Amino acid sequence: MSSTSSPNDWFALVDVNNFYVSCERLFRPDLNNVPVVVLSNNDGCVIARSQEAKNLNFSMGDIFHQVQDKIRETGTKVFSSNYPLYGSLSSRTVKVYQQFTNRVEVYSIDESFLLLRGSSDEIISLGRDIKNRVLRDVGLPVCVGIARTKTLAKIANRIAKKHAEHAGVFLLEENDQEQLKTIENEDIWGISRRLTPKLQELGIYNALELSLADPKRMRSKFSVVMERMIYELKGQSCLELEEVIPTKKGIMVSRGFGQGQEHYIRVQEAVAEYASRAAEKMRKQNLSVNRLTVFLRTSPHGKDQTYYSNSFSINFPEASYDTALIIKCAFYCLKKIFRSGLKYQKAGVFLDGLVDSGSTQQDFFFKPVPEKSQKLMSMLDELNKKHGRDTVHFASCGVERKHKMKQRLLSPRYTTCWDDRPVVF
DNA sequence: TCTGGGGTCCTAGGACCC
DNA sequence: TCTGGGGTCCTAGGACCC
Repeated sequence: MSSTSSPNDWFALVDVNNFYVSCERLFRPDLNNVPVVVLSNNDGCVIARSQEAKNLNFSMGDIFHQVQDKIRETGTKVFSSNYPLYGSLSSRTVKVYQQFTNRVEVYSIDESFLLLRGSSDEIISLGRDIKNRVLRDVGLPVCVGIARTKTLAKIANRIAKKHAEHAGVFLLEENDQEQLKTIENEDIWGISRRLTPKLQELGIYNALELSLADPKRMRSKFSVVMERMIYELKGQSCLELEEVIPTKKGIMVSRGFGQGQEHYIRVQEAVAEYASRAAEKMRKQNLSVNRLTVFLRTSPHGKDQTYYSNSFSINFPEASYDTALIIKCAFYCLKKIFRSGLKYQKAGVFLDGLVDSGSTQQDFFFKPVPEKSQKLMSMLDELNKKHGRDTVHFASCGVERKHKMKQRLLSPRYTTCWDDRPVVF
């Protein structure tokens, strides 16, 4: 059950404070001490906030156009999200963690679990070293939470971040009842708003009370996930460090349209683009697809029309990685679910049943992937890699791209594009 | 002007088999 | 014709994560 069997083994959760905002500030020191927010992909809502913006009561998910007045009045700076920048800074932080331990799990773009070994005093000091080194070498502020299990390390990180007296590094002992009592249900990793009231019905209001619940009984009431969570809160590790990135089980590309789209041809262009992006992502991992789903929906918030949402899937007779075929199948699915007279707000393509391209199972009528198609796909990927995404694309993806996302407030790609690199005078 | 874009795991239930 | 237990596989949907 336990991957931290040694009493000297600890999980550390390191995460970057206000990650997207900190990335924007890195190249714009004038934004320090100024409220800053970063918007979602479509400039739809707020997804990251600086401390100053939090103090002004900007919330996650605030609708951009609804808070625009407040943004103006308070002098808050706004950015569209800039994933190439965040991705490149994220890998720099991971390189720093790897200087301290080779047991690193990259959990998300701004969080990593590290497995560290030592006495609690040594580990706290190591945590401080990590924090200082990331600040020095990458320029980003992090907090470090340390404990016996991943779930407790998450809580420790929260405490480190919330209480300034810990200076960003906190080690949580599993029997620290005083601290566990301060953590409400919905702030426990794995429990969100929907489970919270169900726990309250059982008289459980915080992490301490949950840690004292009977795991087996809770498993029958909820699921094995809840059982594991309780063991983790008790200090018995059930969730191991996942160092090897598992191969993807599905690849999704979906996006809201900048504006509602009524015309079939516009939606079709979007679907072609998503299908070809998905195929590209898939080839990068040397995978082939067996099943494809297209989904489509109108705005769930539209007042002038009823909500429509539908999807259609098809199975391939044999696994493929050919963009042309994948687009063709996506169009077939789209035709099945497209209803005219509606204003669509979002569509997506999902590739499923992924298998290694080297070992695809071939059926009785197996025809090897034509060499021509293989060559074409490699050339396509190579050109787009070398000269930038979309240098070459299928005509069906369209030229005007009316469905394109809004990204009006994008910062430069400081770290991934030569033309955008910062200039020092 | 009008609410992100990805993912994972688990469970229940149906279909089918012996 | 009916009954039953037990097993597997698949899919849809829920809940959660960032």
